[in-house]
Parts: sequence; structure tokens; C-alpha cells
Amino acid sequence: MLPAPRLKSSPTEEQAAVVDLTAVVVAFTQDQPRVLVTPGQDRASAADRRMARTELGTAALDALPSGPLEHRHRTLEAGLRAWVETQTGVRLDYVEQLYTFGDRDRMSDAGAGTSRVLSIGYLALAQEVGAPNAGDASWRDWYRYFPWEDWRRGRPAILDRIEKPLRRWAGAGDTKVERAARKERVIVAFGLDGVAWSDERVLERYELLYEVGLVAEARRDGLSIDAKAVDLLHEGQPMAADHRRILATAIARLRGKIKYRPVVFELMPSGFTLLQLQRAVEALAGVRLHKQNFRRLVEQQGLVEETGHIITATGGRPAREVRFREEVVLERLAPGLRLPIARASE
Amino acid sequence: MLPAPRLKSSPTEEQAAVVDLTAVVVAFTQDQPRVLVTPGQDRASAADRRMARTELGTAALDALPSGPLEHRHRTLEAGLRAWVETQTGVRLDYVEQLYTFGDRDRMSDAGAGTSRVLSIGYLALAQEVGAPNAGDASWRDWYRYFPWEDWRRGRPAILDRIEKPLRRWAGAGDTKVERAARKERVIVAFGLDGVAWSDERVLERYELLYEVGLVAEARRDGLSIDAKAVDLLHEGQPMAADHRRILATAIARLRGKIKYRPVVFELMPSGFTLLQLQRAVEALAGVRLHKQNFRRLVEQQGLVEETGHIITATGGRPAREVRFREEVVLERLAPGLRLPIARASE
DNA sequence: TCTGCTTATACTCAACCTTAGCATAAGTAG
DNA sequence: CTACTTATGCTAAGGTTGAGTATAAGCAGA
Repeated sequence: MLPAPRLKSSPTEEQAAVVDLTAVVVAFTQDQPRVLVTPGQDRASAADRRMARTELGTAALDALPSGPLEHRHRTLEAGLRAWVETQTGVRLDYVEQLYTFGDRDRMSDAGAGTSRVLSIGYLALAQEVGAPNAGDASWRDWYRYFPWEDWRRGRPAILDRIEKPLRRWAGAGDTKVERAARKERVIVAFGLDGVAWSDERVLERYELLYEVGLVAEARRDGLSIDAKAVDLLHEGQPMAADHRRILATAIARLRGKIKYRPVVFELMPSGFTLLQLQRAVEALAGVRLHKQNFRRLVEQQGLVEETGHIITATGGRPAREVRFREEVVLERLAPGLRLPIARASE
Repeated sequence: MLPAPRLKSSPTEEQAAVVDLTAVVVAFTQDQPRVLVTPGQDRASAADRRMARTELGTAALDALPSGPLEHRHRTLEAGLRAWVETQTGVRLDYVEQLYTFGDRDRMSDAGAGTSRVLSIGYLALAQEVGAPNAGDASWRDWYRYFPWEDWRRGRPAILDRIEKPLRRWAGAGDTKVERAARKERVIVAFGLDGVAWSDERVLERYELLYEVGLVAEARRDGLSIDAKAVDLLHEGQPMAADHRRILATAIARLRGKIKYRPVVFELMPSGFTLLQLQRAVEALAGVRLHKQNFRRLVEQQGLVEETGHIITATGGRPAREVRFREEVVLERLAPGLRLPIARASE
């Protein structure tokens, strides 16, 4: 411990940081959870571009909309909204702060001595209405970046391919204690050896893969990667800077939140059928739900009310159209949409 | 919307911010939830000191341990730990990031043109072992700052005194819509007119009181206060800067978290009785729990195991001593301590 | 020692919720 | 008219929760 004085340290030690505001804007269309991205920007580091060329052809890496905090932004959230709107044309409704990332050497490229970059990550929910109308932004299925997170059609096959290098890494710890700790992490994060898969451990899984060297960002950042598993590096598409980590944080938060707060309605159009709602929740959580029980839950909790219309484009028997009740939107009732996603079924 | 370029804006607009790390360190002793504070520091603003003199005698305002992020701190968390340790001598175990506060004019004193101050708030849990051994830090019952949050002995009397000015404020809205919206907020936040009290709305309540002008910080920051209710300003003790807001955020987060993650064990000694555990949870949540049901829950979820010892200092029949099971500490099982704190009983 | 007080712990019962179905309704496509 | 699709109603078994009752086992003081 440095003998730092209790009082404010000298001004020369205090560090002025550049603050970056980054948004994970989520929508839901065609049964997929989508995230708003812009193709590689100037803020993608030189290393990003190098990787883009060598590993991904000439395509630049997808990036989340983001921009620096400026003095004209009265609040952080206002700054975020402004950046997202100018970069993508999407006006945000629901916005929630996620996490502030600020490790000194976070960005691979930042030379020593550069001032530190803090990134404040936000989760925003939007209704996808047509294409983004500014820049060349686009909506992307988020499982493109996290293919192992989608269990809607059963356990993703990629997990079988990931498991071996993970276990190899666990077994390669220096000490016995270290090996046991690594194994524990692997098992819990990925639901192996009888431990149940938990839909919320998204960040834990991504960080483990990064540490083990199974995602492309690890190579870019100069970490040693698993040579025997290089082919895995592209199974989940990388993103610029540490945006994939921020996206993982957002997915984890959202998956947790839908279980106790009715936030899904931010993603739904004004009128919808119960199955559409179910599909939205399933898309976010990455699991399938029992249909009858889902409806009962939603109905008995009084989350929705009938609009009186009938939707015939269901492919089967027509469905009643419903909308969220106003009290729910005001979070007055809102004890939450207690979803039957406790244990993930195999 | 400003016609900001999609690419990084000019360096002159980009703003370098000073980053402050602030910790809410929580412990539990003698049936009270405690928070670690230092008496008024130099970082308390001039306005703080003025208020301290005029409204609170010569006593300085309590402040949370905090300090600026410096270049020597490799991670934000490392910086936080360093500051807490030098200022209070307390070494932190469990640490979790809470929220980043960064409104431009957040600190009342910061003159225009000063660079913006960001505060990153953290929640830390500790076992209170004796007094803090550095500086003049001390552990304080957190309900000293939020007397309306403690329902363990029934509905706090202060709520009756607060209710009237709140309703007056609601009725003083300019338009009908505004009045309805205000009333809605008051009712939901404070559990009036049949709405149930929710232990987690701590921040919502504090911010409402601030906005209405019923906490001393509002006066200090130059907001108009309710003249008829000046005597209420001291019922909850104010803190330096916006530390009371950060503390409210921490309490809200912790109250939410104990319901689905077994985090209480961070506050407990290695061995304890079930009643001690119950008292800790009650202290945090601010409500009383049904004893037999609490034990059933804890036991059937396999959170604890017997140590084999018997504690005789209970004041009644001796109790079995238990400890947390290792799997729980590793969060391996950890589906959470589902507590019977759904509805707060009157 | 006996009484009363305190806390610990076992057990119960009714209400409610959840899981995993079965069964039927009402459209469309051929 | 048949096959298929989705919508929707309903139920039995089992689990969880809330609110007790009953009894055990210490201590302090009459």
C-alpha cells in the first residue's frame, strides 16, 4: 500500500480521463433479439483493423454506437442519446446504465502515458421500426456474437467444440489449487458435469472464453490463444474494442431483469398476441418456455388486456390481440413477469 | 439535435473528466446495518461546510470514503480499495460496482467551466471487526440517514410527518396531468393509498424527498424547500456532496440482491446462529420476518451446515451454531436466498 | 427448587403456485 | 374434407408459502 495521504492527493497524480458513452440498443424482430451496430468506425483501433484484414477479410468489425462525453451534454444519458441518434437515427426510449469499464490498459492500442479511457455502457430498449436511418448502422441478431447463448433449439452444438479446450485450460493450471479453481469456473459457467446451465452467466462465459483465448479479441489484445482451437475463434463474431464484453453485460442484465420487471413491453409493438410476447421473451432468455403456463402467468398477473381485435395471420387459429396495461407501463403493479425460466431444460 | 459528425468530434469538444471513486462499505453489528463514514473531509464543498455550521452546529457532514482515480490504479476497483484502506484501514472483500454519477452540475459548488466530476459508486461488504483503524472513520447505523426505511418495529412514525408535505407538493403541480403524475409517484414510492410499501424503492424515495425539498441537501444545493416543513430537514441526517444518494443506491441494490443471491454471508462471522442470520437480513431489508419460515427456507435450500458447536449466549435455549456451506460461498449452488420479503407487513 | 421469561426447534394445515400435461377450438392450405 | 397449425381452456400432482401450535432447553430470581 502506498503511503498516500488521507487528504486529496496532489493534482499531478489525479488523472483526467476521457469518457466514452457506449450503447447496447436492443430490439426484437422476426423472432430474433437484435442489437444496433455500426460497421467499424475510426474508433476501432489499429489492431482492430489489422485483425479485420487478416482474419475477417476486408470487413471492418461491428461496433456499438458510442461517442465521447462532451461538455454540452448536461447528463450522461443525454450524451448517450445524442450519439446514438446522430450515428444511427434511432431515438431511444428506455435507457439504463450498465457498467463503467476503466482498467488502465483496457484498450490494446492505447500507448503508455495516454490518458485513461473510461467507457460507460448503457442498455437501451427500442422498437425496431424499419432500418436505422442514419449512417450505415444496422440491426444484428445478437446470437451472431454469442452463438453458445441460444438454447431455443436445444443445446448449441458449438458447446461441444468449446468444452474440450476449456477442460484443457483447466487442467493446465500451475498448481493443484489453481487447476481446481479453473475447473470450478468452467463447470459453473458452462453448465457441465451436472451443473445446470444458467441463462444469466453471459458475461462470466465471455470473460472465461477471452481468458482462455477462445475468442478473436483475445488474439487481437495480444493474449496467448489456444493453438489447437484456432478454428473456434470465428464461431462467435468479434466486435471492435471491448464492445463484445459490453454486449455480454447487457444481455446478462436484460436476462436477469425480465424475470422480475416487465421490461419486454418496451420491445413490443402496441398490440401483439401472447405467442409473440412469448417469442420475445424466449429470444432474450435464449430458452423455450411452456406455452400454456406462460399465458397463464401473463394473464393472471394482469400484465395485458385485450384490445378487442383478432389477429388472423397466425398460421393457425386466430389469436386475440392484447396490449400492456397502462398500470404495468407505469410500473405501478410491476411485481414482475415471473417467468418459468428457473432451470434451463436440456 | 446538433449536426455532430459521425466521426469523433474535435478534441476541443471532448471533455476530460475527473473521476472520483466512492465506496459504500456495509457491515452488520448489534442488530444494525452499518456503513463506514469519515467525518467531513476537504472534499466536502464550501457549501457543505456552510450548512454544517448553520444547520448542524460545528459538526462536519459525514462522508463516504472516496478519492480520485489516479494513474497508479490499474483498475477502478483497485483504486477504490486503496482509498478505503488508507482512509479507514478497512480492507475490502466483496466489492461490486453500483452506478456512475455524472450530471454536469451535480456538485453545487463546481463553478461553471470547471471540468466535470464523475463519481463511480461501489458497494462493498465487510465484517466489522472492531473500530476502523485509520483516520477518524467510524461505522454508523445506516438508518440514521434514512429513518423512514426501517420498518422492523412497524411503520416509522416519521412517515406520517412526511406524508402531508408530499401530498401538498403533488397537489401543487401546474397542470392536471402534472398533478396526477406527482401523486402517482408519491403513492407508489411511499406506499400510500393502499399501495404496498416496497423495501427496494430506497433511491426513488430519496430522490423524491430531494426534489420536494424535504432533505437538507436540497436546501444546500439551492433548491426551493418546503417552508412549512423545515423541521423535517433533520430527521434524516444529511451527508456530504451527493453521498446520501449514493448510499440510497447501495441500500436499494443490496435489498434487491439478498432476495436472489446469498450475499449476506459476507457480513457474517464464520459461525453464527440462524437467528443471527435472520437479524442480519432483517436489518438490511428493514422488515421483520417470520422466524420458523425463515429457518425452513435457509435449511431446505442447503445454505448452511452445522458446525457441531452450541451457542449458549442466546438468552434462551441454546442454539446450534452453523456456517455457510462452501458451495454457497463459491456461488455454485446459489440459486439464492429466496426470502419471504415479498409484501412488507404493516 | 419452582416459576416465568427467553429463545430454539419440530411439526402442521390451508392457500396458493408451478409443472406438465390433455383436450378442444378455429383458422389455413391442399 | 383432411391435415396441419396455432389458440385457448382445464386439471391433477407436487411444491412452496404464510401463519400458526406445540414443545424443548437454557437463565434469573422468588
